[in-house]
Amino acid sequence: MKLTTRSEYALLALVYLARNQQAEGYISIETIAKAQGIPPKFLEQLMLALKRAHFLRSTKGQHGGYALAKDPSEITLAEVIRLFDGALAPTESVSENFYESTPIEKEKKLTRVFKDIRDYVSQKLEKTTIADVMK
Amino acid sequence: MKLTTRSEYALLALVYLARNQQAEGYISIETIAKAQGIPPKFLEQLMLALKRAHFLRSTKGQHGGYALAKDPSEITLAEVIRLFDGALAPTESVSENFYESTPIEKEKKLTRVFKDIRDYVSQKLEKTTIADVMK
DNA sequence: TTCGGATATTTCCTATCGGAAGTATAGTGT
DNA sequence: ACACTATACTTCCGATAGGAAATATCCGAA
Repeated sequence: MKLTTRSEYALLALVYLARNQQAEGYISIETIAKAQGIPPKFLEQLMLALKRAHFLRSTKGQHGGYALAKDPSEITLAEVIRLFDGALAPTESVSENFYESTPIEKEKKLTRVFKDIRDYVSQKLEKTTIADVMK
Repeated sequence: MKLTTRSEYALLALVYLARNQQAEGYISIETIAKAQGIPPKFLEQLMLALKRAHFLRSTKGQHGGYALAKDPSEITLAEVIRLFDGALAPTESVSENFYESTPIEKEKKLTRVFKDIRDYVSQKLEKTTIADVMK
């Protein structure tokens, strides 16, 4: 799992929205970008992807912007990272869902180590939600 | 369902890869872009998204490029369109998975029409695969 | 007042840039 | 013949440009 800045920015934006969600209020990219220090045009792409994946809803125009489409407790870190960075496993030969052969497979003990890591990482990311990190 | 050129380009690229798969090992963005008339730098973004979603695999460097990660018969049009354009339903109030209230709901007969459309579209896109359209 | 149009605002979409990182091949010196 | 280096190639990543589409607000005319 290689955490790109894409994922980091996306998580930051979601946390910001979770913290500042008011009833039916939308928050603009500009506001989030300024608050979290994210290049606004880059963030725009990430927000659109998050919207397509149904984590966010939006409206255009004045007073437009983005809001969470579900409760912060229903958005896991795993989902977000998978969306932007692909698989969670450190290498494909230990991936549960997307197995492919890689060199380390020749050493079973080595493979075991990375499987343990995969299990820990995925369990941790799967059970931690935006709600857990917003306070 | 608003079919953007993103989705169209992505489908074109997948069909091209399906047609030319065992011939060459990996096929470059440049080759696909030229063959299908797609702006190469734009296609690059789409290919990366398709890779992250595990429809493609890739290698870098000389003789590098992209190849299908699964059989063409296992890639439905629905999956690809959802990835790039979000929900399939023509409007959210008739969406099975992502319901949200919209104005037409007030007229039940109207709603019925769009639900019928949704059913037909999703059934059609869900059961048509890249393999079906590659010949 | 009330309607309609102009204006401002913000998402949404297509497209491109520049460079880092990884991979294969060619060339060079011993 | 072999090791090492340079080079060419291609994905991968962060970032930005420009304009269309949608929405809210403001202002002037009747």
